[in-house]
Amino acid sequence: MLRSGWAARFTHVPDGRRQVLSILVPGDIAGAELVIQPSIRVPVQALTDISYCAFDVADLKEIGVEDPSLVWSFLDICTSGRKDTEARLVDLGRRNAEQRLARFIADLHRRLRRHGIADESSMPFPLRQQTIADALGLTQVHVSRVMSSFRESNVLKVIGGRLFIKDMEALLDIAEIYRR
Amino acid sequence: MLRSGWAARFTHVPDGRRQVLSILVPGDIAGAELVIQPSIRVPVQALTDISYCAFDVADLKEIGVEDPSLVWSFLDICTSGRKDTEARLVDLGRRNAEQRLARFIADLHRRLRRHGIADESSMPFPLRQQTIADALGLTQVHVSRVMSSFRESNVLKVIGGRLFIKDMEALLDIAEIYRR
DNA sequence: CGCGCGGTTGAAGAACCTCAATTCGGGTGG
DNA sequence: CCACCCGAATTGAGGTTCTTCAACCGCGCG
Repeated sequence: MLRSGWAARFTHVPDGRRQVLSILVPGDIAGAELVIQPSIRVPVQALTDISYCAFDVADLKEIGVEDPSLVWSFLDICTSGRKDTEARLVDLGRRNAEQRLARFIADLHRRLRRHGIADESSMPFPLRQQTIADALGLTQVHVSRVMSSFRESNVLKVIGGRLFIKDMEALLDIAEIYRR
Repeated sequence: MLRSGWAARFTHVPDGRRQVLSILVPGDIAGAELVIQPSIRVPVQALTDISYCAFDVADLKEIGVEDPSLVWSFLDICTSGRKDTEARLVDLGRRNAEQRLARFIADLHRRLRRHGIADESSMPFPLRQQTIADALGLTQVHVSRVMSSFRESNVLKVIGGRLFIKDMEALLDIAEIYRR
């Protein structure tokens, strides 16, 4: 479990490009599948300096015997992880670059706020454009262009490793995220 | 759990288009998340006549108390489901239409063979091109074109609701699936 | 026979990519 | 303190992939 810093789970395709499966921020769990299968399926790369805490799978299984509710918690984590992945699948399948980027940023902001790492309209942002591109199924060049368009239309800007949302309304609008 | 026939799990996007999250064939489980959350998150649509068997979640939880290994089985199902979803994410993010379609068909063939529904080089194929398009993040028109190109290059053909793989080597090659 | 659904085909355009040159910014050594 | 350097971001031009729109075909069914 990541305690501080950012990381990315990713896979390679034969031509050498990467697909980032998920960005990990503090509180997120890497390699939950280790609870079931003893092999690491997906490489995890630290994107900043990080600190984390590791668990011994054997211990967890033992605790699971004493307290079955823990296992149900695992199930919960796992299903919500799948839910996130499926949401990303919809993004890659049916949304254009602008929407993908807006949703990506809105999602990160929501998750960071939940942990008190972001404030209402800004957050730390250590991601390279290449990493974002690998997450959204785009090229770094195109991410740059969309970022520029967001900057020019005063939706958001990135300065010195920090992202400022200047027009949350517009961002959520592009992202097609509707609050009630 | 689907016993016979085909189904699809999908979501809508605001503009009315769909994204198919997964195709279900006999042996697959729809709505595994119900074990955790009482609400249905993802609609499931039958694509053919189907038969299935339903489970009572309350019963399952009860059994889970008596036999904790059942809960671990759920975890297994859930992680492998996520693994599949992430594989599709890589397809949509980093592969072109030809590769996506080849991998889609190769995957279906593998799963159907596992259940004895397909033979070595052919399988039932009740899917509309629109459904395939919704699964692969393409348009029906483009699926038609890629299918035609496969037909013309003698990789596969579809006749009367059945798909025939005429050149498995070529199919797996396009799909970048390497057996050893 | 006609109707409707699914698939095919063509032409034109949009979205995104590739290649390549240039700029920016932060860190390092003189 | 400044000049340089390197990785990352920006910008431009041109190309490819996929989409959109629309017409047409084929086939099963009432």
